[in-house]
Amino acid sequence: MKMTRIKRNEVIDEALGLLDETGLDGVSTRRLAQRLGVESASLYWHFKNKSELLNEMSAAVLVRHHLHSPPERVDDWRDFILNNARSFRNALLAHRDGARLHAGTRPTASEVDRIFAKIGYLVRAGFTEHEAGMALYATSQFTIGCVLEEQARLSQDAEDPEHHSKSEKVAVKVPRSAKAEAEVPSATEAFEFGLDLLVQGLEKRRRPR
Amino acid sequence: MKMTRIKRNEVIDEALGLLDETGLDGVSTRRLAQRLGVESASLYWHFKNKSELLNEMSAAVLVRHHLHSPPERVDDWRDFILNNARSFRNALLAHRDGARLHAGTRPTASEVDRIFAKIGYLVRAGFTEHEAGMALYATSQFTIGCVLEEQARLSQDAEDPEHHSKSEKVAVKVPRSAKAEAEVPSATEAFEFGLDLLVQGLEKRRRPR
DNA sequence: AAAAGTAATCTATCACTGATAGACTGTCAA
DNA sequence: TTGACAGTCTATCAGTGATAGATTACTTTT
Repeated sequence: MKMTRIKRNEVIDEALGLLDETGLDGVSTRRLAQRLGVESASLYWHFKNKSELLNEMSAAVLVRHHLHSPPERVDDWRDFILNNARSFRNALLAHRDGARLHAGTRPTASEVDRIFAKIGYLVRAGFTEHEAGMALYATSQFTIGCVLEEQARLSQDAEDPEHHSKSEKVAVKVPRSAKAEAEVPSATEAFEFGLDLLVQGLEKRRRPR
Repeated sequence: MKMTRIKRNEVIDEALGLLDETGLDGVSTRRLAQRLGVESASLYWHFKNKSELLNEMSAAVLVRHHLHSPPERVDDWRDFILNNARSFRNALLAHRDGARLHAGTRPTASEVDRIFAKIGYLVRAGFTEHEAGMALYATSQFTIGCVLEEQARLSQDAEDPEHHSKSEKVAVKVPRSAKAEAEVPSATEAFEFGLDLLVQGLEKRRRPR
């Protein structure tokens, strides 16, 4: 009898695959185990509980899609903020329910290190440490909020493929004016709009040295 | 034999009480039914499923804590944005896991109406319809992101009362400078900071009529 | 007052979840 | 050959959302 043996990494990869196919609520230890050719109890040798697995999935996503580092030139701080947030957003969008997966997760040690590096850069660019930390925090929370909403809409539309005219939350907030019927804002557009507001606000705070 | 009879409103109230005591994950149909002196199956006569109950809970919270309406004076648009976001935040904070409860919920019809009223006000204050909708969307998503994070920290600290020096996500992002040890930003401060950025950004966009 | 109808609860059960204890199976080192 | 141990298995637990169908209690009609 050949028992299939699994490695931590394989489990995480397979779990992300399952996530894409079934959504976060479909990621059960049993289904995951079945995909790996193993019994669900075996997973608990590798992970102390399910939440540890989810944490590692989330960390893996960030490490693969959000490796953004500060540039050299200090004048590029606006682009840095923008691209950092976009990269983060893309990471959350890389997998189904990525935002929900990420939310309520603690930053790993290496993530914290990367954050400190970014704070250092922004300080060099003319912000106080306080402002730098707050700026990163604000853009992060805004991004998570946006993607959470975007993916929630996707999930609900998937399981309820009817009311496509009603209740498209972003769209419904902007009533179609007589002429601009086509001007229904996409999630990306909404994200970029808010991001722009944040950067504009930061601009005013900055005291170039 | 006297069967206890329940009304929709009572169920929602009791569910919010249970939410505060046990957190969102503790809100099960069985526990809720027990509190009401009823069997869990009875809940399904009043609500088609659990998610309908959660939706109504969320709507009830908003209707009780977030009745914010636009002011008359058009010059007060900054205060309106600020206070609207603060009111929304307080609503989410009014119950344990309030942000998680709200996230992934569709706006009710009357909520949509209120949003339109707010858009109208901002248009009078000098924004395009597009800008007004986007501004409300951005502040909302930012607020949800903030409170989600804040309450996640609260929950985790509650069940894991140890590492109070390590991993306080907000605090850890701002390294204590030699002198200002006391300057650990609160969740409220971080929220107000981001909110200020958004309003500053809006200021630049506005074209007063 | 009796009967019929309907609103709301109950009992019983289903398929599924995360998790744990303890028996088993391999693999590698002494 | 014999241990040791890493890793999987079987079996089971308590808890979950949900549904079908019997039962109760109240309201309306006869």
